[in-house]
Amino acid sequence: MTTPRRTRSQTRILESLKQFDRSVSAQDLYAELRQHEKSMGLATVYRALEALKKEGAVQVRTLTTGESLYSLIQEDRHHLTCLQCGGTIELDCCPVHALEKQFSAQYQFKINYHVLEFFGLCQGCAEV
Amino acid sequence: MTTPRRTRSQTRILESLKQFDRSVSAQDLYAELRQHEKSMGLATVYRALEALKKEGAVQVRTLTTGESLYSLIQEDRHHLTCLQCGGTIELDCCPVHALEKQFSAQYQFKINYHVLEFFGLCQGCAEV
DNA sequence: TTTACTGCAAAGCATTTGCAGGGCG
DNA sequence: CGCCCTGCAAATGCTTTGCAGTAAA
Repeated sequence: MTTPRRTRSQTRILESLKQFDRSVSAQDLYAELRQHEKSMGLATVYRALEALKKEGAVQVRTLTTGESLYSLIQEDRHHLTCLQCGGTIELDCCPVHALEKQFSAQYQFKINYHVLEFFGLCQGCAEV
Repeated sequence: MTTPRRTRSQTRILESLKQFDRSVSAQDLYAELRQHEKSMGLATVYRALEALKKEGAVQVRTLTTGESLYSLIQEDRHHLTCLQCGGTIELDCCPVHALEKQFSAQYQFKINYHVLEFFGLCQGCAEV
């Protein structure tokens, strides 16, 4: 098991992530932390997030724009994303969570989290 | 319903995608097409893929590196991705497909495809 | 003192956009 | 003739890396 030996930056990132109730980008975190007395370099934000991700404390979903959104590993939040306007609808259930254990054993793989996204057209964009 | 009025580029992209039995990046497609008599600009590749995506002929999954992989909408291929080494294991089943209809009706959303990915550590990387 | 973390600025990469030339109806 | 497609090159934006200063052990 990996030891959660955290740097000061990692701790601050985790605390900041707790404040948000949504996934946020590294840039968002940087902007947020910048408002406090002790700021933090953008590179440090990225390095801390990378470490936390591998450690299993943080999960990532990458948008089709290439931007990555980070959040604490805790909930199963999944979305319907419109390919036209980019809008998202959040689902309130997860049909996959129960399968993690099965795959974990079957493939000898330590699963930290999963990402499930549906893509298509929202009602408004489909009408056009 | 959107009309599948395709440009020459879009047709060539679709034909090229059929050749691959895996998801490929826009850069991959560009390199592949470049080997033929009539090449195609990189920007055109991106524009064609964007159009095909919205039209519902092509699906995308974006890696945590920011690179996007494209493929025809046809199969339910999902992966276990290692956060350490980046390796992937392909799953041969999909527990979500059946739910698309339900969500489609429930949220008034035309679902073209979905992306399901599991992240964690593979056996080798977990041992370290 | 030795090691690891941090910040800044520069570099890297995939993707997007502006614009002029070209093909097709 | 006019419109859309195309290609090239420049620009954009997120992320990573090099390096020197700094804090921690």
